[in-house]
Amino acid sequence: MANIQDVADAAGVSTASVSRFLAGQKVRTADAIRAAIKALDYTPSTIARSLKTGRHNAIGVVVPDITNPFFAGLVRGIEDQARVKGYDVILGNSDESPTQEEALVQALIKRVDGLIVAPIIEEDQSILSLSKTSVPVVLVDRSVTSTNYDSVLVDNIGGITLAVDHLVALGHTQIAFISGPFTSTPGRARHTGYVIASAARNLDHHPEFVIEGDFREESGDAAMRQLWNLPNRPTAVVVANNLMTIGALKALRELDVAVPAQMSIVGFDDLSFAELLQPPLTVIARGDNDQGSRAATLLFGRIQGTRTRSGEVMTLPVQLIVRKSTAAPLATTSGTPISSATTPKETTAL
Amino acid sequence: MANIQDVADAAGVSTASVSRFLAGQKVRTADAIRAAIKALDYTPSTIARSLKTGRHNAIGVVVPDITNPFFAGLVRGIEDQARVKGYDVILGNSDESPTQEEALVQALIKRVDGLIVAPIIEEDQSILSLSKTSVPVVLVDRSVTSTNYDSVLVDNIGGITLAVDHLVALGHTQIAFISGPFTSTPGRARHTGYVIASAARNLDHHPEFVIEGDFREESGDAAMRQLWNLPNRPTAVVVANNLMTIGALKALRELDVAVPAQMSIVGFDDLSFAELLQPPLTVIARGDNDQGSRAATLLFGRIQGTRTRSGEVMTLPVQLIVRKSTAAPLATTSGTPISSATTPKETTAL
DNA sequence: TTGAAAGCGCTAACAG
DNA sequence: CTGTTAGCGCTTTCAA
Repeated sequence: MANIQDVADAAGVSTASVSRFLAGQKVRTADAIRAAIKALDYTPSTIARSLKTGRHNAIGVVVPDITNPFFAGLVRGIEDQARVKGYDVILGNSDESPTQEEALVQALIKRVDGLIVAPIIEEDQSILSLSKTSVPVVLVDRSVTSTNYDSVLVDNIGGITLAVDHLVALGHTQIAFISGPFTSTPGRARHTGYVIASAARNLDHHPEFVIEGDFREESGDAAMRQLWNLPNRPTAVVVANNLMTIGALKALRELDVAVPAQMSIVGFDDLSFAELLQPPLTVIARGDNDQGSRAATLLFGRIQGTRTRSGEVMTLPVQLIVRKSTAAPLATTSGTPISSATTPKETTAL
Repeated sequence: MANIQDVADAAGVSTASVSRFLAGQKVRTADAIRAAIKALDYTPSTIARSLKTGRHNAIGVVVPDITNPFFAGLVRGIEDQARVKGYDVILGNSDESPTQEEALVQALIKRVDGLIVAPIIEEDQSILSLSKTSVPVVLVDRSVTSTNYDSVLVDNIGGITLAVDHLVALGHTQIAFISGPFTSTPGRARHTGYVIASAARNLDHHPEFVIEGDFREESGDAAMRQLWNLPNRPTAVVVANNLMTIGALKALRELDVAVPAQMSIVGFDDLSFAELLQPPLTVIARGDNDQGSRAATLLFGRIQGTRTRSGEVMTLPVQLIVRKSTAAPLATTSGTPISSATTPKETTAL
């Protein structure tokens, strides 16, 4: 591979001139340099450039799992912005593990100009320690217990409130909640939304109606089974993310329970195929791609020095999309006192 | 940030010793160096290291769209392998555009040790030109017209044959095919599979039964409508990828056609939620994650010099998963001659 | 085993 | 506008 010296020699100029030419500055010998570059098929070494300038032209993105459609959309939004700015994106999957996240962040921090991460837990040491470095960081979807970070979140509480209100309007009073980990922002915030909305609607408090999952499909499945096996089971459930919703739906199907007749369900995060599900899924939707591009915009603002102070937090709106997985509860299901329903026939016969 | 010189000074040794210590070689002053590193919180600059060694510890991955669940799974498989080997992965979305792919490849080639790409078209200039560089490349899912590349593909022809045979066994004779672009490997190969399998089963040849889509959801939707509007419409359709299948399903729903009663459908590529669709989708499945990790393994074999010759092509098996979107055709639908169906009433009245 | 020193390819003063 | 030159931080001969 030809280097800048070769080009300089071929063009009969100094390396400095070639460098200037490359930077778009005016040079008298532009034509000769251009010719030499073409003749030698020269492309500058990004590595050498980075070593000299300290810039990498790359950003890092750390998400729990690219396989989750939400994060795929998010990453796509980021990627598109990055390409426009001429930056590469280095992807890392933390797999919902703080340890793995820490390792990724430590590895990436040395080869990127900025980092976008969806931190697993709010007490995230690896993220918190990032404030000591000079690399700009923006948090997305999830936050940490510090106000110093730029972050783009969604209105979790408002979203869950929308879901609960919708269910209440339908006549439900027994509403369960399959939560994400309380240690994460969306886990905690959505649960808070459930608690607040339930209280606002004067729903009875059933501690057994909230089950803490881990945002993965299997935990949604398990939680749904647990809910269904309750002696006093709920008539509706709101699920804190897309993967757990799929798990819950699978459980419901295997359990042979009719949705929404026997159980209404609303999920968090829309899916491209939500309307094709059986039944079409009622969801709280947000723009994944949009959330990604906003995060990227925030990050590039800091990288390019347009914005010097961090700590800006954007909270994006969400929207309830009503489809067919929610309906009024069966008349018999809940209103009736438990005692009468469970009293043996013999007793009434006396 | 402390550099190697600082550490050397603090430990009272030369930079060479620190470098050797870092490389895991035996050094007398190991303890002092270790202490200095810890005291200064030193981490070596990957950039400087790269400039010196020519290695980047990163691989590039170029796929059409990370938002497609198949590619998300593929990338995940690659990522996991890469992390184990200590490599970062730089992601690029070509968006089914050869131009964009070319730009990505050109940009990545300079900062990675190897490249995994799913080329948009088989006559791919940007990929073909890669053979001149020294960077190892492995092709995945899609190939190019050259035998010199390592590639991991799937048994496209076998998969489509499985689908057609399944449909024929059910009693279908009017089977349509929504294809991907003929310029791409899976587009061409799956179409070939359709042609071969149809011929083997002595199915009538209906040129209007194959529609060339672009692998995206919208084109599946459009193709399905086109098929449905045919005067002599098919009773079953096989769709060449997951996104187009979703599109076709949406069209069918809007058209109010009952699946599988009025139209049987089998998709290529399984989806985590395929069984939750209405109806649960019959598909040709393959291991996306597995395909990714195999590609990664092939690539690292070349990067680390274990394998010196390229040109190895792996063809992974596929599997038919029968669910509920396929059934026997309605008795009336096809057997009847077209003439009788389309002949105006007036004519018969004469 | 160790240190001195060269140099990977580039950019950015600096001096002209 | 141009060339000379000094590094960016590291690895790796080469000699000791």
